Amino acid sequence: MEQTSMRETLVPVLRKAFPELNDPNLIDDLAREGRCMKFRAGDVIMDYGENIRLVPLVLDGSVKVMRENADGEELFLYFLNSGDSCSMSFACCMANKRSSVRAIAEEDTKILGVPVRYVDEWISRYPAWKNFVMRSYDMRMMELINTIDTIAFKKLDERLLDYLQQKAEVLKTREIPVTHQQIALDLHASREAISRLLKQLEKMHRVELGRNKVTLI
DNA sequence: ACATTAAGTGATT
DNA sequence: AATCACTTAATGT
Repeated sequence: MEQTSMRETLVPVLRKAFPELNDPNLIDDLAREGRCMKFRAGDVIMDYGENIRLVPLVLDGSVKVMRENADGEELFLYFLNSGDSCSMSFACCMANKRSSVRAIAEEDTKILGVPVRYVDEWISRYPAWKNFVMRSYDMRMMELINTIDTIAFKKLDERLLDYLQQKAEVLKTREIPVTHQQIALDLHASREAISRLLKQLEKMHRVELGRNKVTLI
């Protein structure tokens, strides 16, 4: 992680990624109090049990959010894209809880970290900020329900396709750089099962397979 | 050329 | 669908 202070470039980036935060005073405050952070692909942004002092606004790139069970097995929950925030962190920081998820940079990612105390303060000061917080809560809640449906009711082949499509979306490419093993870990399945399902999808001309690569058709 | 890692496959539970 | 045992293929040194 690396801190940067490039206020001049920050404001337009902020405007572009979060057009709904259109109050000039709010943008000033965000640019002044927010910490701009850069992560390389694969960096752990937030880990289980860490105290949350900053609420992340994703400026650029994307973030994979994972949940871990008692046995240390991981499960993919959802992606955050630029323009998203993590409502888990809103909830956590308000209640002063520790993180119950792990966030990993899916690609090189820039994040604006807003110190917790301002999150609260700005809710009463800026309607645009309040709406933003409310809306990202709502969005994340819907997405989580969707994730639960997927895990509870969908078969592994559907989950696999969902996963690939989401991954293609956040990386903005049909050529997804990923190993079967990594997919298996994310979906909490065996590597062989993933390989076989991918093989089926290939026969159905839904994907093309390569080493360290899956291409959606 | 050799070692390592990723992927494919059949059998078993 | 998981696990095992094994093969084959791709890639790095």
